[in-house]
Amino acid sequence: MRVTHQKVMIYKSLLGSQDHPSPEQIYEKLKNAVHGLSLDTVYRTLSAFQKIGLIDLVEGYGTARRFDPMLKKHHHFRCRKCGTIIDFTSEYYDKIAVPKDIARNCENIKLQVKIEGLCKKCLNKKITTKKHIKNN
Amino acid sequence: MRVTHQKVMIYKSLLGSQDHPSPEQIYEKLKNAVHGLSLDTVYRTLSAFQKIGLIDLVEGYGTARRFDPMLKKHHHFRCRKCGTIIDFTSEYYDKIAVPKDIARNCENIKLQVKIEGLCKKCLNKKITTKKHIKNN
DNA sequence: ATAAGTGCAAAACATTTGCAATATA
DNA sequence: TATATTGCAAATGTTTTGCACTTAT
Repeated sequence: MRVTHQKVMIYKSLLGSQDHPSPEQIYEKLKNAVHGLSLDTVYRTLSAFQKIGLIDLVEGYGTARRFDPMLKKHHHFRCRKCGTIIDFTSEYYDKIAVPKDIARNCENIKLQVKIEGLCKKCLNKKITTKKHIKNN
Repeated sequence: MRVTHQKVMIYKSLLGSQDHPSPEQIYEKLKNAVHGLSLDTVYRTLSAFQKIGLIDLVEGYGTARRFDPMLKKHHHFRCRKCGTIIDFTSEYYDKIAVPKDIARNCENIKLQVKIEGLCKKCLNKKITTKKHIKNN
């Protein structure tokens, strides 16, 4: 990956912000400082940073919203590759306490554990691919 | 809230699905069964269901994606009202184990605790509003 | 020099809104 | 009957893409 002026500025802006900015917010912050910066460069750069693990995507993994009719306390496993979200229950996780300083300020608090990794399917696909490469 | 044919069908569709569907997916599943159903009704209905707590929004809380430059293990508090996401660290949370049956199938697993509630600001606003109503 | 990266403009996709018609309570 | 809800169409917002140009390596 080449080190361009745009990439440096975008990364610096990210490091200096505590608010988990959106592409648009980063663009607005930088457009005066980086002459001729375009919004799609911000998109492409963030996407590239995420791919190499320099930043994390926090919200809106896919393009669309997704809904869950399961109201019982439960937790989520999310596949990093295919995006599948699997509900699971866990008595152990249900007992995890909310930190006092957060609980003090809030009402109607919900705590959920989110695990991210590769699901069985995608893991198998990956292994298959490796084998395939070996055989060539 | 009135019980309409569309709402009943959308709710049934949600209950019958394990895949945390998007508005579009629900619309595609139902459009043949529910004559003349429109996508914006699905949007409005899901939004209404969420407002009364009948379903949960799992992904894409805001409209845009949001990124996090913090790569150290940390956890998230998210305000249900203003959408602010606050990072926090916790040695206690960092020790939470991944269930064996999930760990067995996956590599490069990440576990994060997500707490949802009202932040200080929004909680104060809420109290102010109540006072205001009282005074009228 | 050669590709990767950029800016622009347009396309594609996701979500919201105004309004007249419809159906629930 | 009164009004919340709907369908339609148009507006708004978000993300992706093709292409010619630029720039880091």
